[in-house]
Amino acid sequence: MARTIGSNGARTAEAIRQAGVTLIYRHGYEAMSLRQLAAEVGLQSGSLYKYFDNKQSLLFDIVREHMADLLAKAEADLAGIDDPMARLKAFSAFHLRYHMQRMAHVFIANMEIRSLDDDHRAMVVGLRRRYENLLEDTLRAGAQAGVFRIAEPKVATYAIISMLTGICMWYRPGGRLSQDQLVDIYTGLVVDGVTGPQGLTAAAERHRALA
Amino acid sequence: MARTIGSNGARTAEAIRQAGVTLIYRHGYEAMSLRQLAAEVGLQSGSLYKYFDNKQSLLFDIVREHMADLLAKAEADLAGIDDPMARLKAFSAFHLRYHMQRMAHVFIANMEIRSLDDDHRAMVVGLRRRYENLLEDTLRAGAQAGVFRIAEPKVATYAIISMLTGICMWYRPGGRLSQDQLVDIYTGLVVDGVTGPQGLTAAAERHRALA
DNA sequence: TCAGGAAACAATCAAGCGTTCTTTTTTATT
DNA sequence: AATAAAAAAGAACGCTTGATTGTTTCCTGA
Repeated sequence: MARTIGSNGARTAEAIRQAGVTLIYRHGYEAMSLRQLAAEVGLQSGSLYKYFDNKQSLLFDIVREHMADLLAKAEADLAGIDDPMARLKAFSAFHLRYHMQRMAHVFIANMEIRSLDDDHRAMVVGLRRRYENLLEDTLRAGAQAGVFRIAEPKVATYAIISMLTGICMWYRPGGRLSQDQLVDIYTGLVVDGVTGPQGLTAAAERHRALA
Repeated sequence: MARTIGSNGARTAEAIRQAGVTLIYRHGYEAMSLRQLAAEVGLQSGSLYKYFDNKQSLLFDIVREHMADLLAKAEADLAGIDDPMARLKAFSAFHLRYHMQRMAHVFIANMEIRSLDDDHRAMVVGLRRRYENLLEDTLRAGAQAGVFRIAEPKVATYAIISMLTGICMWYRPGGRLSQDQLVDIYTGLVVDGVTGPQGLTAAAERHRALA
């Protein structure tokens, strides 16, 4: 046999992509063999090369597409929100929801960066930097307005993102807490962490009074 | 040639362990070949089997020893500290310092858990759970005393540990900020996050008044 | 001093890897 | 109905991998 009945290029390409995400998530990129991937899709390993140039480019496609999607959706979600506190909450909520819904993609993008060769890695890191800047800029703006008290916006950015991203280390759908509840809890931790023990500072009170 | 001059079993074993940590940190467990490891130590690949049963047990040894060390040192550090706030700060400081000093070990223990087979993984996860409980118990005690305002101690535990552990994703020795400064910044975020916007609650005030 | 154990080499194995190439079958176009 | 293009099979490739074995050399303690 050769071409199987009902076969379709676009459908197969999507199946390969999905199976790739699942297998890399479960076993890691290095540990996933192309024969394993092919079997998952119902193909011979050689046939995969109609859909990507090599194993590396499959990983890159998956990671880059995910990062681009994450960045685009975040920018769309924050568009039009100017108030730093509102932006912070929106970012936190978006990040959490996205990570709960696409755990496998997120996990791969975070874990397998080192498996990318230099050029590809640089591209992905660039996208990640742009994403982080969405938060960092918000933190700086809030600090300047006196709404946040943050000694080191860069450090706070890394800290917050690490905390939020950590949710996909343990979250499982159907658990005791709903996604909404988790968003509330995490966002509360974030907001309290950046507003400090006294809540709004004097500068923020002034800023408020003017508004 | 066979046995090289000045060779010593204990020294070689330690060299293998160290090289293993370095290579797994850099390339990942699956991507590290035993020939690569042997070359790093100055051995033939076959000689490695005098020091471990197989590749898997090398990884397990590294991870388990790290987790046991982390847990023991943390327990020692917190021993004698009863006040929840003091314990929280001590835990945070310990965790950060440990992670800044042994980034490679930490990274491996977090990333390569999935490369362990089921029994080994279960053992490591058990140790991790015990470590997490150090923090969770502290959070619960503090919440009960009214010093912390925490809706979900379990979630807060995961969130805090993720945030703190995240430091080894970007920290590099010799950077702009010293370890002490970073400990201050991160611990501040943690403390503010668990005390809430109003600082101490009414219950905490009562608790304080009694002391 | 000289045996016995420790340490390492050297060669080898089967299995699996990513990849390429050719062939066959199905689908779409005219 | 004829033909071209698309989709996949299947065989083969050179290599590397983790693992094993037998042998040689060195070290050390009685």
